[in-house]
Amino acid sequence: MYQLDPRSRAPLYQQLEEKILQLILAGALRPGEILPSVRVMARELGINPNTVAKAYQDLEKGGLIHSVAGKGSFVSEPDTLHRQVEQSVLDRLREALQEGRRAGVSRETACRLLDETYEIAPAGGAKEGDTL
Amino acid sequence: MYQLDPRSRAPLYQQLEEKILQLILAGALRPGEILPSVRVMARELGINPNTVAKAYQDLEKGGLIHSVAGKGSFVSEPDTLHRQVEQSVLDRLREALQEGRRAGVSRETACRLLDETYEIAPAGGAKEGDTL
DNA sequence: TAACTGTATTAGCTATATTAGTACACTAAG
DNA sequence: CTTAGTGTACTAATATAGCTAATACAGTTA
Repeated sequence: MYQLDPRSRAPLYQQLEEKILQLILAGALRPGEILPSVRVMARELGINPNTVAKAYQDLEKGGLIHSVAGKGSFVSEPDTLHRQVEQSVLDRLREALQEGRRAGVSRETACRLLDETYEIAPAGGAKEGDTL
Repeated sequence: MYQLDPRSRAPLYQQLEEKILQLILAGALRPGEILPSVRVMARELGINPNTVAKAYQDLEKGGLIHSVAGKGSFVSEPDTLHRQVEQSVLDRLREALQEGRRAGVSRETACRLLDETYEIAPAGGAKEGDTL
């Protein structure tokens, strides 16, 4: 189920993060489900448990999973997932808007940009109700 | 006029970039004005000419100055400055908007964010006509 | 106690970033 | 054309940061 690409430029822990993220998005890993322990996962991948732990810690910072010492690592609930993702995206958007305003971008220009974003491709890939 | 901080964590070329940027923003370096040559600047700072060259090249990528082999490096005209800055900011804003849309941020939410940015502090620091 | 969980600390290796040495190419003036 | 200035490209040495692993520690469950 889990396998990494040794000849990839990306570091191992990053590849693993991407793998798990995709599994969560695809629904193969369901909210509340427990992940393989860092040692089991490490043995399966042929890498060091610490490398797996780093991937888990990064995912935890992103709010996609949460870990408890002695128990294991679990996929977060959908509410938490969605809130986390939207929150981080909103923060970045707010920051970009404020920086633009400081740099002299007029409100009209910003509005036009927003219109372009939401009109040029009205029925894009992600829908409103999507978990992510 | 130019002096770097040896005990700073930031690399020399970055410190120099910041220094020159500040001088341009403050008006101490005027558009069209020629900068010290990489060798003169390097001697004044006690560093290698290539390090100065790297700083100049970075500033050129940002559109703040332009260099010509055999002639020298010159501060860009205000129009170019403003266009460059606004362009980079707009790129970031567009990217943030598109990412937000992909993540499920509704048009209404984005509009509300825009309103907050331009209404909560209507008479902020930077004005429309500012060079930067 | 025993066998599992995640975490912290440390060290070695690798890759990247930073700086410098040197040679090249272009411009202007004599 | 020569000369003295300019920025640039290439290479190498060094410093810094990133990645992975080895090991020890701490919490949980039966």
